[in-house]
Amino acid sequence: MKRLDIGVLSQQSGLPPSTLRYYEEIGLIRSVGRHGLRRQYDTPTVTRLALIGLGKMAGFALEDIKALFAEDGVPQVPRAELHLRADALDEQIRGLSRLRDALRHVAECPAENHMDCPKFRRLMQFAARSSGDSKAKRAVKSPSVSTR
Amino acid sequence: MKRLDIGVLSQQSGLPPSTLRYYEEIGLIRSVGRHGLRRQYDTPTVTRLALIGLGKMAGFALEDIKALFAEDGVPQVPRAELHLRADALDEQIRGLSRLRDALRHVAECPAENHMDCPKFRRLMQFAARSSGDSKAKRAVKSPSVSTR
DNA sequence: GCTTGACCTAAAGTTGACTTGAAGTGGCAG
DNA sequence: CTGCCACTTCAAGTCAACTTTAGGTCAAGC
Repeated sequence: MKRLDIGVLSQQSGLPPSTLRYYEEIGLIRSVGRHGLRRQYDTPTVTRLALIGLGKMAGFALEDIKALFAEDGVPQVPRAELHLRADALDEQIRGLSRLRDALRHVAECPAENHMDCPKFRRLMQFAARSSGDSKAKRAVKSPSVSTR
Repeated sequence: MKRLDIGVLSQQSGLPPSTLRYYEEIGLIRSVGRHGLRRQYDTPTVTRLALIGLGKMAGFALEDIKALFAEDGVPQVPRAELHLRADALDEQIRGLSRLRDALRHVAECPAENHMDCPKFRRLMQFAARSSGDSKAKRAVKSPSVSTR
């Protein structure tokens, strides 16, 4: 089986080697050997990292992701909880859709103050409904658009 | 206009007072006065907090959110960037949808090892496509489902 | 055979987003 | 008028997720 050494994996995944080492340290990925000192990974690790990326996007902590996508394919997590997570994702997707609409609206709407615009107020009405719940934990990456 | 003191706002928003004070400190919300020592907020702040919650879900940093939903309705951020952000959100929503599908699938699929299941592999194929890009920054809250 | 450059380890540092602790204040119920 | 208790400030602490630093290693190309 083909092996990628850490530099190549870094290229393919877009993650710096330090992150890959970190992920390995916390048991999120595993190397299959060394070439000299260099860690080597197998090709499924690329997929695994993509998966981890998605999990992060969804706001899962790395620990949670570790549990969700266990070493082998066998899920460590009971069906019921997976469904809960999926439902939570649906919730989140709805929220994000509203936020997206709000953003688009703000970009277009000519009203002086957005709170004066009935359309915007309606968007925010819904927003308010949806996000008054769920306990906070930690934060994901920003959508790479950041101007800083 | 009706005023909520911090305890009430905390109740309504689901955020602890310490967080509200913190948000005020960094200029994300504003109090309209005091009742004795107690901070008082106006009712739109509830909406504002909902909005902030959505922004966080989307992976925006508090600083970014501050810029996006400026004090008054006037957007600090140029139209073009708002559209970029909205597009990024669309991207993210697509990713999350795939993750949700994958989760649901994992919860249902009877295959021993998920990588053996063609349906799952297809889902992951797409996943791999979508999340190999975009530079990471920071992490959001987890969907409140966390078992810890 | 020597240099080079990308890797290695271990430990410490950074950042964002809060939370906690200690010491104090003030409105209101009894 | 006296407590109580939820608030106050300010500083320090915590936590996740990395990144950086310092000092070392080694396969490959010249």
